[in-house]
Amino acid sequence: MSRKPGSAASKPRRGFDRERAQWVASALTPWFLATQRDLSWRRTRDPYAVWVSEVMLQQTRVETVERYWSEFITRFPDVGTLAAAETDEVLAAWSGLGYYRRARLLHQGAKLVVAELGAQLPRDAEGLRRIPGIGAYTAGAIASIAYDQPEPLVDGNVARVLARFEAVATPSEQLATAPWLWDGCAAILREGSPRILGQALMELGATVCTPRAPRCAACPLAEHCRAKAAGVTAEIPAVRERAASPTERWWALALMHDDAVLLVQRGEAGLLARMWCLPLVAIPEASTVPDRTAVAAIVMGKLGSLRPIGAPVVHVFTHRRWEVHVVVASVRSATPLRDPLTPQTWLREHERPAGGLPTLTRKLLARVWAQATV
DNA sequence: AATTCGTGGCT
DNA sequence: TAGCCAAGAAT
Repeated sequence: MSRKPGSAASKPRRGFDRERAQWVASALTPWFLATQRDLSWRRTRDPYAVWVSEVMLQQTRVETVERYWSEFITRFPDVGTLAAAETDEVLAAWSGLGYYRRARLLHQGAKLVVAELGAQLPRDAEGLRRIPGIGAYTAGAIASIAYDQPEPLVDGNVARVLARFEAVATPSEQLATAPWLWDGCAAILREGSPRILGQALMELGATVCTPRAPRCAACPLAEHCRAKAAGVTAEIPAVRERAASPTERWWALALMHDDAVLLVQRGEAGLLARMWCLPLVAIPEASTVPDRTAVAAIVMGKLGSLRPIGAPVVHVFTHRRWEVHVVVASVRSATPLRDPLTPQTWLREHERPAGGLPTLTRKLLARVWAQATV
C-alpha cells in the first residue's frame, strides 16, 4: 500500500484493534460495577435529567454539581417546565455554578426540544448535537448513558485514560478532537454496555488515572497500559503553558438607600452576562482614591462621602483576576443611575434578587453588610 | 484555531 | 501561595 509522505497514514498506527478494545471493556465493566461512586444523576435514566447533569458537569467538579443537580431537577422536573421558565429563574438556579452561558444554552435547548422535537430528546448523537449547548462530548454522553447507544464520548478523563493506555503523546489541546480517540472510545463501547463503559472510562480518569499522581496500583487497565510500561505516565497528556491572567481593578459602588443596596443587571454578552452585580467603575492606572468624577458619570444627584470599606475583594476568573474595591455612598433617589435603561433592584440584607447572583456579587454583598452593621 | 466563559478544591 | 485543573461549547 502506497502512502503519501506527511499524510495521516504515514503517522504511527494509533487506536485500538478489536482485541485491545475487548480487553478494556472486559476489565472496565466489573471494575466500574464494583467501585463506582454513588452520584445523584446515576440514579436516573431520564434523558432530560442526564442532559442537565452533563451540562452542569462541563468543566465542573462532581462534588460541585452534587450541590445543584437535585435542586435544579426538582425546580425544573422536565423539559417542558424548563422551556416555559423565565431566563432569570434558570440563572437563579444556576447561581454559583459558574459558566452561566451553559444555563442559557440549556434553556434555549429546552425551548428548541419542546418547539421542534415534540419535547423528546433525539436518541442519536447526531440529532443531539444540533441542540444548543450540546457539543460532541455531551451528545455522546447522553446517547450512551441515557439510551445505551454505542456513541463515543471523549472528555478530559477519557482522553487522558486512552492517551496513556496507548502511550500517545497527543498535545492536550488536540485531544478533544483527535479522531483516533473517538474511534477508540467507540470501539470500546461496542464491546459491552455503552452505558457502563462510557461512565467507566470517565470514572477511571476521575478517580484513578488522575492528571497528577495516578494510582496505577489500583488501575484495572494497568496490565496493558503502554504509558505505564514505558514509564511515561507523567508526560501524558502533554500540557501547554498558559498565559498569566491579567489583573483588572474596579470600584464597586454600594449605593445605599433605606438600608438597601442597589444591584444592576449586567449586559447580555460577555463575563457574567445578565447576572446581578454592584455597579462597577474601572479604576484608572495608579489611582487609589475613588474618583468623584468617574462615579458622577454613572450616578445622578449629590454624592456624600465615598467611603472605601475593607480590603479589596479578589475574584479569580479563568483568565482574569479582579481586584474589587467596595465604595459606599448614600443616595437620596431610588433611581440614582444616569442610564434609565439599566435594570436595577434594591436589595436588603438576607434578600436575593429575582435572577442570577454570581459568587462575586455574594462576596461583595457580604462586605457591604459586614460594614453596614458596624 | 485561539479565545472566552466561573468557581472551588487541591498542592 | 499561586498556580493547576475539572464529565466543554461557541465563536
